[in-house]
Amino acid sequence: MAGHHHHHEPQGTDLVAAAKLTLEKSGEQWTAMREGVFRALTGFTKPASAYDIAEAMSRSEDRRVAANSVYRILDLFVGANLASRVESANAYVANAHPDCLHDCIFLVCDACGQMTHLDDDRITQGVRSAASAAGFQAERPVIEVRGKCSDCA
Amino acid sequence: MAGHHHHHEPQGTDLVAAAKLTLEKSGEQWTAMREGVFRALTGFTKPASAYDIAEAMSRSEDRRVAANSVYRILDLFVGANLASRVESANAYVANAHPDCLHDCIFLVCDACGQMTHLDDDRITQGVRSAASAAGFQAERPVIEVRGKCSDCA
DNA sequence: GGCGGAATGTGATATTGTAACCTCGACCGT
DNA sequence: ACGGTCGAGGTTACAATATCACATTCCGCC
Repeated sequence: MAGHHHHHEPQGTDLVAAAKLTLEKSGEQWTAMREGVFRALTGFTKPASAYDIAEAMSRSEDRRVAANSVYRILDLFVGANLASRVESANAYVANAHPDCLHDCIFLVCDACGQMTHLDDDRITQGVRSAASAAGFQAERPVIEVRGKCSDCA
Repeated sequence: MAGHHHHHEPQGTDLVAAAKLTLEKSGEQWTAMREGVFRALTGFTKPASAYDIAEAMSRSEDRRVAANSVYRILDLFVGANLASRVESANAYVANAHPDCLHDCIFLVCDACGQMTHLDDDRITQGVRSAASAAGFQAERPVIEVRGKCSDCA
């Protein structure tokens, strides 16, 4: 099928290892704090805000973790493709395949907050090339759909 | 050309009149306050936050206008297709063709904040149908591209 | 040891967004 | 005219999200 490709998506520990590798390949350090943020992020079943993550870490590490520090690390993750920001939810999700760079389409349920993602390069390339045809240099496409998931429809 | 169509885009007073008509057709009132918000919104050359609008109105009407009230009206506008929210900028823009319902693609420049929009129904329909094929009931697609406009590239 | 840079901690503050409750005026029925 | 109701907007308070400036810690390196 045009525009599709397949990943075997690392889970749990594998995913952490993959993230570590990816981040180090980009010349950054994989610290305990960064791993903590990444684990916290993957621990959520829906997009998590920086404050959600700070709270989760504060609980699990039994010390105060400031949202502030979480933001720094999330920005780093987004830059390194380890995570994505879901603009319409002011929240973040871990990227399931950090080593594979492509745009995602996020489907966010207004009822339950659950999110799924689609990989459809035919569409995302269409967006990029439409932008480019308009003389715009696309850097970060934001393609999200708000609506109702199959469970909540 | 597939997926394209043309508008004559109302400007200035025409646009206000068109907005008034559209809102009234949807069963809502066109009040002085609402007109004020709409005019303020169209007065910006880039997406404006609710606070920007509140400030602009406070100045132009020489009285305090609370962001609060602006939000209420912006929500109404978005629901009535008079305006759109630009999620990646936490801001709003007036819709140039309130009477014509379709999804827009926003191109937002990270450097200067200027925004342009594309109408490409081929792409937006693609997004909707991809969501639908995934069992998701699309209600509000958010299709934006962050990057550099031709002036700033 | 001491220097320098990266990472994180800390507190303050800015910005964005909501909730609760009140007032006012338009409209309606009596 | 009187009272009732309702929508719009005002007002205050507050919650959630995001950024800034500066202090501290840790580590590699000279």
